[in-house]
Amino acid sequence: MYASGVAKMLNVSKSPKAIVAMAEQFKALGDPTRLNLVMAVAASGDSEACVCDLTPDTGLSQSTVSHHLKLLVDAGLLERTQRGKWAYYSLTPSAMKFIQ
Amino acid sequence: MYASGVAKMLNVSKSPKAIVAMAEQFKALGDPTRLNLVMAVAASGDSEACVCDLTPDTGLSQSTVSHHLKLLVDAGLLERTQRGKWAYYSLTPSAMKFIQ
DNA sequence: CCTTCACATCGAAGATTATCGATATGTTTA
DNA sequence: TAAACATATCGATAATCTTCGATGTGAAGG
Repeated sequence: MYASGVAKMLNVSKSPKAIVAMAEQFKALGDPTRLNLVMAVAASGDSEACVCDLTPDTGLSQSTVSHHLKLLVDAGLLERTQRGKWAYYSLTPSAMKFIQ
Repeated sequence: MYASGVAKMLNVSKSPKAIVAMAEQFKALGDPTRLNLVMAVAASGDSEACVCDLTPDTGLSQSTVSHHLKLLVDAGLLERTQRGKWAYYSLTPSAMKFIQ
């Protein structure tokens, strides 16, 4: 099954703002590329991955992947941490509600 | 919390087809208007609502609402039943996984 | 410093989407 | 059968999205 909690959010939070924020998260996951990216992050060791790891599987250009990752960050689903030259992406608590 | 099961689907079903289908559902919910429509259906008596009930709250034209409802049906989130002149929409089992 | 590397941002092209008014379809009622 | 009603479909337009190559940025190494 999907979520036991999406329900709660759908029912509990009725403020237009909350709806829009929730829709933004659904929308961010509503693209196969981004859904795969989130899955890849979740599946990677330490649930953390850098762009260089994520890009090859997508078959897309680096700039496009970077763009999708930004959308996921903006939606509150991924978190970005820079370490040295690399940018590591990990799931936010919010995303984990979707993932597990 | 959102889902305990989105996780499972994300991990279990890796077929590209399944990913695309899942993304389509997320995408369908990734619009405030449609998210509100699904919530309205879920909240209505018998979890069933006709277009005439749903349209006013959206502030959109009847044809636009009809269009969004079709998208939700195509995504497998709503089910359409015609009774007399009215078309009643209800949640599919798939949508209930999101909603409850 | 200068170069290289990893990544982000920019600007543009093409595809998709949201929305409307107008019209078609199908159902009930007069 | 004709009219009224509820909804769907069509055609068009404007907005948004996806994607790319080119360029910018900031960190590490020579």
